[in-house]
Amino acid sequence: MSNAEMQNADIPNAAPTIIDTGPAPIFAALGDRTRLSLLTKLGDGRPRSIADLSLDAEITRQAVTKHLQVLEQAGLVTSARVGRESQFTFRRESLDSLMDYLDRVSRQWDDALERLRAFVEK
Amino acid sequence: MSNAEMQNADIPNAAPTIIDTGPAPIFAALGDRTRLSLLTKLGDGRPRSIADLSLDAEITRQAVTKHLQVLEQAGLVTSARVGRESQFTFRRESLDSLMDYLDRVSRQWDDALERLRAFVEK
DNA sequence: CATATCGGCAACCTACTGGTTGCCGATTAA
DNA sequence: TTAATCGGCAACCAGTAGGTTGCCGATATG
Repeated sequence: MSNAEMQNADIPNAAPTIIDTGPAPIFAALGDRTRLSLLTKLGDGRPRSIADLSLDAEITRQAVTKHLQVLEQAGLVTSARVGRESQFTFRRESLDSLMDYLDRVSRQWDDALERLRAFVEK
Repeated sequence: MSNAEMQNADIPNAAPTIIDTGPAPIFAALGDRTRLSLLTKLGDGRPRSIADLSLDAEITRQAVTKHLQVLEQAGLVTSARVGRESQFTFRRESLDSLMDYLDRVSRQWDDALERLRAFVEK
């Protein structure tokens, strides 16, 4: 018998590990140092223009713009045009849903391990 | 006076928004549906071989291997060679550090908003 | 032993990402 | 009105990411 078959023994799997892959884009948006650092600058809650955010960014304004678009599409920031500038604001709620997700995942993992333990001790 | 200058008024900024950009690679590793779904399969806590994980994966075993390497490098899974197969296991602790990070960020945001509010009411 | 399975290695392809430069219309400041 | 600033649009480029195929050594199975 192979190792794999041995592991597929009759361990109960009540709640069958359904984790939504939906949040991938949000994780992807956070998976870039430049974007994380942009979020950092927005972390004080005040809206910032693109030019402002580009000031000490060592990359071009256009690059910053692209990153902001990614962040906005992922729902991590919002933008509003005010006069000739576009002001970006951090969306706090987006983090909440992300934390919910991680909570769900780790809770599910705990449950699975608990079931596994119960099975072994039976 | 420009909008930007107007916003840069004397709002206190005590803890100056230092968010580490270090976790970017972990977010990046999570920022892919295929990898999230691999993690899902590992979510029951049992080690799985590459072949096993490739079974209903609709992509090649080699592709799965690459994804697993990404996940391992990000610290989300560990691997151990057992006989002729490589067994991968979900690392639960990695989620904890990620949740810590998100907690820090959102707490920092709350603090900043609190400071802002106090300033306005003064 | 012969055969099948597991998985590492390498080459290759395509598409996307992060970044650049150049231009130009709109808004604001002098 | 003239000049400066803000930022959108487009083209372009190099590098990486996701995926494939082919091969081959190592380990199990019969």
